[in-house]
Amino acid sequence: MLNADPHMAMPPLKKSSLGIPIEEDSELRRGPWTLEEDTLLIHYITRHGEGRWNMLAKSAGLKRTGKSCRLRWLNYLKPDIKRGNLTPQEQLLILELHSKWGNRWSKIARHLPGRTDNEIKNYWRTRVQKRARQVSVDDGKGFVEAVRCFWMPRLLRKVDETSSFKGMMSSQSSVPSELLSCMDPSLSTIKHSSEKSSSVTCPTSFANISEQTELTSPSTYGHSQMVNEACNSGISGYDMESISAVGFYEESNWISDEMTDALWNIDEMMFRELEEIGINTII
DNA sequence: AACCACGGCAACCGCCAATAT
DNA sequence: CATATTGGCGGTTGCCGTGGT
Repeated sequence: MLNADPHMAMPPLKKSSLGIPIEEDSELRRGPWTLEEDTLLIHYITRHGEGRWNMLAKSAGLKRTGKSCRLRWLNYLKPDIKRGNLTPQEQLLILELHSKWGNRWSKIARHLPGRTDNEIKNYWRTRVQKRARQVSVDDGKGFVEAVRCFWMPRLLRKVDETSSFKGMMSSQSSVPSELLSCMDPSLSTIKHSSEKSSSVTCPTSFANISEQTELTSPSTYGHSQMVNEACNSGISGYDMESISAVGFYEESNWISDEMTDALWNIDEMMFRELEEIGINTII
């Protein structure tokens, strides 16, 4: 445990090569930021801009390291930071991009406007990776395939189902067709399609799961293909900004807070379903 | 009501590359 | 060219809220 009391957090005194405590470092604060510190940082950056973080920290009168200031600004205070749960679309994008790039969080974050690498990393570790450990998929590659062939089609279908449900309950329409077509050109026909894409290469076990649960993979294929194309072309055609999904939520309000919460727990639902159909889990 | 276990997430750490001196 | 500084990244830690007993 680093700090018994984070509000009085002080680092252990650094020592010179002779073992003499360096006095000035003892003034550096650590731990949670206070409102006052946040205000100082925001005001300073508003007036003078970002960069030269060590100098910035001193000039702003903050008893923090430059690194700490930078982190606080980029991960929390910056005006365009989005708070709250990741949307299903964002979750899908993370799954896809991670399957391509691995733990390149900052690279992934660049394609989710308003989301930080830290947030995405936390999502992956607390939500996705936890499931990878629980579902008996030993190697990472197997898990990626599980995500691609089982998890993502479910996520896509749940997006559609849940929005249809909301439509029934509130007389609003289902997921807007424009959004669906942006997200996945084949999703709008998923309920009627029994055709399986030959382009998806799933391990037999997960292909079987899809069959058992009457899932088809065209939607996944369409999504994956889209991401592939986007990646190959510098992804400009497929980030959340370009498909305007985020803005669409805010403007059309087709997805409520409660619904977002429900969707946020989709991985929980899918995990239970995995158990129900006999996939080994460790709990 | 009290205690405990767990999950989420903000913040820190160490390393490395780029840039400045 | 060598060294120092800065910025960026991924991994890890530990506080705190919440739900279960």
